[in-house]
Amino acid sequence: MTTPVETTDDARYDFRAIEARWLDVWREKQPFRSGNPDDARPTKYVLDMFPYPSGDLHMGHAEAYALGDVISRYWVLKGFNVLHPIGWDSFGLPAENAAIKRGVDPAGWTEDNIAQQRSSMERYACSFDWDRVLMTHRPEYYRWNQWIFTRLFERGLAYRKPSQVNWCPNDQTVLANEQVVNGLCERCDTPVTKKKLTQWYFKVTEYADELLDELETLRGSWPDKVIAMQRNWIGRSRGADVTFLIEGRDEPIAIYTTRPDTLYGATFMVVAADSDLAAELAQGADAETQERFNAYVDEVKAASEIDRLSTERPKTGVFLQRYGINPVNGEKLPIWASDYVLADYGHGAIMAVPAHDQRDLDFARAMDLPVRTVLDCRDEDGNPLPEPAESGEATTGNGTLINSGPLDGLDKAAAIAAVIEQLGAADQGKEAVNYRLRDWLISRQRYWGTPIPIVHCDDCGEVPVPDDQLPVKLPSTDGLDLKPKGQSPLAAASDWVNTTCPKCGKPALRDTDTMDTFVDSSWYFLRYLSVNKTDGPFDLDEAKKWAPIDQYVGGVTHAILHLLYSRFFTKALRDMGMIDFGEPFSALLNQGMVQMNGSAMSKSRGNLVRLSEQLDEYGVDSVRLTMSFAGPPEDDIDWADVSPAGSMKFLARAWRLARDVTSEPGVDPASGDRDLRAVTHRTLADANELVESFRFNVVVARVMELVNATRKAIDSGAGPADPAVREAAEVVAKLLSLFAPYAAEDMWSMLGHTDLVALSGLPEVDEALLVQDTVTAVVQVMGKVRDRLEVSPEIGEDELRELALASANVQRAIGDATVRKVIVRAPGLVNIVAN
RNA sequence: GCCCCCGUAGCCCAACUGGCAGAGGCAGCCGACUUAAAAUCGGCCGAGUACGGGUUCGAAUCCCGUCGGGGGCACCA
Repeated sequence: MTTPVETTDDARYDFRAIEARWLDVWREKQPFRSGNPDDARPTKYVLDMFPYPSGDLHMGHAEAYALGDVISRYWVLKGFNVLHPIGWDSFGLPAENAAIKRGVDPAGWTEDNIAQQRSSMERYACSFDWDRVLMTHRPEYYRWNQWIFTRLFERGLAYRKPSQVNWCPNDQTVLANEQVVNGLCERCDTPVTKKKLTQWYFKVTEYADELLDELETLRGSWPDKVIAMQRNWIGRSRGADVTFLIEGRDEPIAIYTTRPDTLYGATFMVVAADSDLAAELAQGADAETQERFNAYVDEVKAASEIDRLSTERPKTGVFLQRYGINPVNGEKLPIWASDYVLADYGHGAIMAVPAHDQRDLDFARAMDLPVRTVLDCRDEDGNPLPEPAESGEATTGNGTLINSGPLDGLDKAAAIAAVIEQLGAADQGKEAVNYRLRDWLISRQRYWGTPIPIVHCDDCGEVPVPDDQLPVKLPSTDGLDLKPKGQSPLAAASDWVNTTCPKCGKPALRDTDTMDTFVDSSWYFLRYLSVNKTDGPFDLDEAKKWAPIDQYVGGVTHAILHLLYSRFFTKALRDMGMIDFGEPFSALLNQGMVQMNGSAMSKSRGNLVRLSEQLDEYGVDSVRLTMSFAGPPEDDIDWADVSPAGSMKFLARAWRLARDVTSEPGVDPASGDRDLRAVTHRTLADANELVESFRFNVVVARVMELVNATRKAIDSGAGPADPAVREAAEVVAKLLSLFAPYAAEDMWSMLGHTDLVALSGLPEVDEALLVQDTVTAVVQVMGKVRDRLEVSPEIGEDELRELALASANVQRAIGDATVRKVIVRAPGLVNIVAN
């Protein structure tokens, strides 16, 4: 293969030469530093979600950082001091797995990848402030994870409890509920099982109401979809706790229901098979029942999450030979154990109202239990719905209470109020709220994470490591077996584990678990404010100056976990008096994903588009421009549908404008070609609004129009010396600097400027140039266009009506018909109704 | 099963939120330049807005239904 001889014609757009030139200049000038205390510009905080350093940057990163950069560079261009930092979410399993597989040091592996990503980001022209870099695996960072953990512990927001946890048999570690997807481990797709362990939790539920209610303050600034997902995840429900006496048990048990109005329809009770309560009730039963119960529980535990989640799974359970007493009517209700009731929601026990709950009805039919209808439910036409016992369809809506003693005749809402009142008076129940949200399990039995700063002392219990002894650094991997084995690898580092109690000085043991890496990312946005601070996690004055984040940019994959945890941390830190706001991200933009031929790019499918190859072939600017131009930012991009080659052609075309301009910098554009000036200023005006509403693809299209108009002016209009041509070319360079920073700088310099276009500011829009001399008024007859009139934009309704009716074309269209009505929308439209 | 979003030229996408369906690009075609090609420049072609109803002077836009695509939740009592 031969390479054609490169002509040394420097009048051609050569992206390689341009990249080399400007990368050096930017390295030297560092134009996006935000930390100068004397900087008088107003501030903005624009944040891209930080990457995990699993290798070099890929197409997904390229899209995210291209879009984040448009926003950040826009505000810089508008004259703001923009804090646009980057860092690395550098704790986590891939480093550890690489260490296990290839025997490399996780720290070394991580730092190598970070160096590579950083270099790629610089090449990619990301407008980051390189003075503010953070990496979560560094002790200078995770020290403050430990510090915050300690503060949460002091406030009772970090606690340890034994419970059935999600267990990944492959990774040999626990998973948060959020990390279990369809019963599979989010990372390795292994079916998740349950295991009983004592683990650390953060008490997210303490903030459940606030996390839910304050979502409303984000409406309009966050995607509706994300708000809905968070709302769903928190899953607040309102109902009542009702206490049932249990035969042969001193303590009554409480159940939670959202339908206390159907209390008279309860025909049995169900307790979660894997709950302590079920075990205890079974113990009070005869030997045969106990045996059946134990067998059932074993069966339930053996079933994988996938089986459990199967919707069509028939109901199973065991009658415990025990009875509860319905508080409203004294009826004896048999108590069953089943896995369709969850141990960790509500009280792990329910009253079953089969007539009005589908799950209870399915169970009742499977076990041949009675069904009692207590609601008269009707369809839209007022006809009674079929009896649930016969139809198999529970009636779960509104209705009129029947068979319910004092509640008879009431509707659902009134009955709920009445029954809560009645229960309260008898001390048998009260209103209650429940959440789908569970506390956040943060313990991980892995090496590559933040050690939990707790010492276990026989005498003093759980003792936090004092602040002045932080960080608790990870021990060296030397001699440690990192392979997953159900216990943290740290447990084997005996020199490290064995310590003394900070309180009493006796021998004690360190906690050997490490924190979920979502802890790292729950507050990193605050650490950027003062990455080198050694006497606190972040500087409180800097937080006042910059936070909360004005614009957060990242993938929708983090719509629940990361955002929810960050919101929790922010509220907790606020309550510690460290910050004065409760929501970290004032606005959120979710970019889509990059696909290839309709499916996600993956190594296994072999349809991977390599970023480095795209950059080599088309250049950074073309790839970035393609990302912005492909469509709305939140839509997925199919790389097969877009054209980086087309982007390159356009950039060359734009670049040549600067080459062709012959006027000197600083000429007054006022004397220039008015038509071109009008296009320039219209583009400018639109660009502001379009960027701020994230319609980057439309901005690019507008710039293309401006380039076309300028080309035309140069070749067959005002000519290359016209001041309006310079003005247009300069605006092209400025606007293009958001999308194609290299080409834009090169244009700016060709246009005779010595400063950076990225910092050159945007000219004021000249409103006078936006007003048109005439506009086209469309005249419709019965909705069909019959004539077009050139009229003044200030034309009045009456005048326009007269003009329209006077038109010959219009009169012909009306013909013999009678004009019934004339709708005038000056200056653009007239519609004549005639028949 | 429940909830949410989306269907506009061959393709990616615009359309001032109810007012001329087309801004931009990709692909295609024609022409200019060239010995030829590439590059460049100029031009052309192209849907009546998934489908069916409704509201309105007027609907891609609002309402109802159907079909198709995408996403979220899924025994949470």
